[in-house]
Amino acid sequence: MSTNTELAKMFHTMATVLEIMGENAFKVNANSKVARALEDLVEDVATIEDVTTIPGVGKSSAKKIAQYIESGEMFEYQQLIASIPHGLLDVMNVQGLGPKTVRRLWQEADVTDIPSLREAIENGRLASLPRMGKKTIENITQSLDFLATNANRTRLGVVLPIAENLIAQLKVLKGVTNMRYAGSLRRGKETIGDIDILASTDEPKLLTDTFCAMSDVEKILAQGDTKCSVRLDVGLQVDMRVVDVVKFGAALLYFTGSKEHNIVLRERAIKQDKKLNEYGLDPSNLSETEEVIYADLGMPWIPPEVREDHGEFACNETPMFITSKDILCDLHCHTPGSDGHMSIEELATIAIARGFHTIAVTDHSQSQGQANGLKPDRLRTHIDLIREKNETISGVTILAGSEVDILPDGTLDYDDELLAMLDIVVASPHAALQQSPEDATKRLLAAIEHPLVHIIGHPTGRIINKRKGLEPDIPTLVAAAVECDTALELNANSYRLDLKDTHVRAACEGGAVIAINTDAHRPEDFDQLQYGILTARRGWAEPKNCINCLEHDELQTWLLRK
DNA sequence: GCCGTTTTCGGCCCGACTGTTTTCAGTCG
Repeated sequence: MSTNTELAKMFHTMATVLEIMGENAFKVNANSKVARALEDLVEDVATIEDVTTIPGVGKSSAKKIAQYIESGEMFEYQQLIASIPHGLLDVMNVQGLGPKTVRRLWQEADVTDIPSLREAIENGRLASLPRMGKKTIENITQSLDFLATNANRTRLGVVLPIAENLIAQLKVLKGVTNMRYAGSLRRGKETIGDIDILASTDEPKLLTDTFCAMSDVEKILAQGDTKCSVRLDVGLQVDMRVVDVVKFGAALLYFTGSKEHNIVLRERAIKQDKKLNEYGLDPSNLSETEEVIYADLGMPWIPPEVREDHGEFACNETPMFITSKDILCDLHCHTPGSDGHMSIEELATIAIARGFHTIAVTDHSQSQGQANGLKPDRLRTHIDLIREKNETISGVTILAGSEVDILPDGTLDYDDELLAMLDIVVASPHAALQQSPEDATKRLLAAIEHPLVHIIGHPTGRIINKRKGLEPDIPTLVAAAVECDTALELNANSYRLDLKDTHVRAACEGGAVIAINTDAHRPEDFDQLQYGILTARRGWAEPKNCINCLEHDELQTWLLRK
């Protein structure tokens, strides 16, 4: 785990402990804020001279960070975690239990962790506490059962289709005038906690009743006039809010978040003697669209993907981030030459249908035995086949490429003579993904600096919720990528999204170019492009930052420079 | 604990729903 991640976890933990101890809520929040800042920090925090330059990090936190970097320990952290049973941190994850209740459970019912909480429920100790009725205990029990089986946030690629399907079913109901998803889904985060749906309707009861009665609803968590929450059988929570159509914009803004973005917006409103909530911006009484609210606060409309209070408030105009329409080619695709399931003809047909001017065939190299990687002889034959198809198929340029393995020591899986025969070389790490950050940085640097490599494919090799992948020093890679004019891939597959959002931003700000590719093995994989686009937008990427936005001849020129 | 387009001290976002209560605290987003 990187120092940043370790420290972020510690600050999160300190915030939770302080909360349970009943500390000042602002102090709690300050610790959470530091944790968040560290999570999103791309540079190694140890390399930053003055950490108080990071927004949210003040003198006190800086001292703790410095102490940890120097000694590997943090006095205050150790003191805090020693002050409560460690298992209480898990109890805080039970839905419906907050700091006040957890403290009471601990001090009045000897609850110290999840097992002792279950035990206290079973032997009736919990029921003897004041304000612990039958219903509350039933809810805690169900939350415990849920927690035991569903710990992770769900991948964007799973949640988005579910949300679209729900909306398609509910939007056609009588009286519904408006319906959209909001929350972290609209912001395009790589994982989603729950689905937020916002609706306007003349028949609110019909909508909420239908929603709660849908066949994939497993449990109704709350059902009021304007708000209801359910849990789907797949384990996802869906919150629906019904709002007046003339207040839809204010509600959309509010429920899209992030919380941190909203807080800054409300603070701005207060400074201008205004008041912003989910019903509108007073006293101007603006609420119909997000745009008018931002405008009244003296700001341009901010795309949802960057509403994280990470610099978007400095924008003087709406940034023109990349969209799917800007993507003119896919430079990383597979065929049965290795482990793909589309012929070259099929690839070409799909590329033409999507309006691409170019598609690259980049099958795996020889080390990828399990993926039917091409031995040098087979690659030569494969290149001939691709060239032949490129001659006979019109309407799209088909590039002969390879996704060549970056071996653990940074060398490539084919010799230079063979690589030089290719139109495009995507070099990716596939094995030895647990090496040290130092080794990973060296390995990837070698590939970036290789004169025949155009793109570094999925640079960290992470699999969301499954595999951490490499932890190279991103600023170092970005600097080298700029120097060598090598593109860093944002692999659009929703399992990967690698580079991730903060890395994309570091790349773009550092002047490196990115490539957004689907790594398609099957026809439907091309639909994953949308997740890559959302992630790129979260990384503030504009078309000028991305080689997939180059016109045909510009791309050829860029490729031939290597 | 952090921060400053009135502030280095005095603030720090705001409303809905639930459950257990006779008027509201706690949790969530």
